[in-house]
Amino acid sequence: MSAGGTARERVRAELIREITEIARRQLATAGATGLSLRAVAREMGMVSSAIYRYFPSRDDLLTALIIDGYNAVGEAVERADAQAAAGDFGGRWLAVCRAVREWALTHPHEYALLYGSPVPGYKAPEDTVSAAVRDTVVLTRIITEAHAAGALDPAGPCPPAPPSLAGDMARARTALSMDLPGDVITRAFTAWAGLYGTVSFELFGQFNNVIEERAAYFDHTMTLLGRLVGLEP
Amino acid sequence: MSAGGTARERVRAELIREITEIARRQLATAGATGLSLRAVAREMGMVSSAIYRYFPSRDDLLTALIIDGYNAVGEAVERADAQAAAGDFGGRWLAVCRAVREWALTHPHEYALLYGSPVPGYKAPEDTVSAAVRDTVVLTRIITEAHAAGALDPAGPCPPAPPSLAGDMARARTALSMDLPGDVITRAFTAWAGLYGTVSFELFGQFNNVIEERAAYFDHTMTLLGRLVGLEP
DNA sequence: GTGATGTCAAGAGCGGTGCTCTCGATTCAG
DNA sequence: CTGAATCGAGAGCACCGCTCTTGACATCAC
Repeated sequence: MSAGGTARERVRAELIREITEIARRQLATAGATGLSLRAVAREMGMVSSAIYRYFPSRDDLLTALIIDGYNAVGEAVERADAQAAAGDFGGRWLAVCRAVREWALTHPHEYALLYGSPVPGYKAPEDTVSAAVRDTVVLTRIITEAHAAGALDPAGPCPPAPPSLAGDMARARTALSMDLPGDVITRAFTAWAGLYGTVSFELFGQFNNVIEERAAYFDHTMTLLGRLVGLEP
Repeated sequence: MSAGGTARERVRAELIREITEIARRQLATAGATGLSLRAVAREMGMVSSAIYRYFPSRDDLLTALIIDGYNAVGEAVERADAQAAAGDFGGRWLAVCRAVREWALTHPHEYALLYGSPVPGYKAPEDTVSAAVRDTVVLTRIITEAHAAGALDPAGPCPPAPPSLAGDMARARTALSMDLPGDVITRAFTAWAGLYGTVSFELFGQFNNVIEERAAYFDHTMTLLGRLVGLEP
């Protein structure tokens, strides 16, 4: 779609791309709160009101950044999974976890925009959800394939999921098209929350003065969580 | 310290208390970003510049709110632990987890202030750390007592912590005065991050359209994480 | 080619923010 | 009782998101 449309449409698309790029850079220095349309306009040599021709409001610009962010982390996760040996399910899990952490460390403010405190007054439109699940799709695919290959060996006896969760499990099964027993799904969710909880703790400062060997600790924790699901390291 | 000092000092202390209370209320409606000194002053029938007599900057007011928040969640955790049967370590763990979730659900914006995205441009002073560890002190005490009582039975064989983490483990051992093997400490950290990761996911919207039975799911996940450490349900 | 149409940058303006400074009034300590 | 410290009030600075209007420009149909 590079040379599509009239000249006006092309320059418009290019300007939108440039605006989001500058906004992303400002996100990295001032945070989501400090994102300022006026500042973006100033950096582009534009007058502030002109920005509103391209993004009707600050929230629309935020939405564009959020969708871009989800797609970026989703792409990183997909790439990491594709590069690992298909049969090494534990290795794929760890590779995906590392990809999430890596992306978060290199794009801390974008990560905070996606997984941190919700931006006050901002309501995420429906457009964001389809991009938001790209990483979980990869995660569930790994576990589903491991389960199908009989390589899933949960450590020790664990309490079964309560029956009240059956509805949620069924919905997740169809939404992510995974053929897994409920107990495995809840463990996968636990590992999923543990992954992002660990990344958030590291990024948001909870590990300060506590854990210094961040990479080694992360690998170890993710291995523990993988074992919880039944993935061999 | 209620009737201490001169009349001026007493009215000053009362005003500071009132400012933080109003600020906390505004935090609950507008978020940390929307916290406005002018709005606080307006609600107090004061002129905006007068606030600066009591809090030299917006960051100082934020610091006060953060310290209050850490103390509030710490108190809730301590109370929950004290009310559980001392010998039921799994029950104490679950009670503490529930207390954290409960407090987070009733004070979502304060929780976001503590465990969400860092406020841009805000640098937490050293005063906050002593209040910030009250919950982890309780968590480690439960696990330490369970370990001392021989009630810790980690499920299945897990990979040992890599030697590079020995330094971090030693520092944590002395800082939190817990007498635990390194493997147990790393598992406790994993459960700790899993606890807050789950609460953050629920509060920050990642569970929307995914998990509806929040309380049941939370209990189950926390039980799984407790089992990971070796706590029986 | 020319006129209608749509798009654009620019500017002024509104109400809001954190923060600083000054100026009287009040209150406290010596 | 007096000098010093503290206080509320107000004006002001630079910034913010956002709206509205105006005039210039490119595009397209006829």
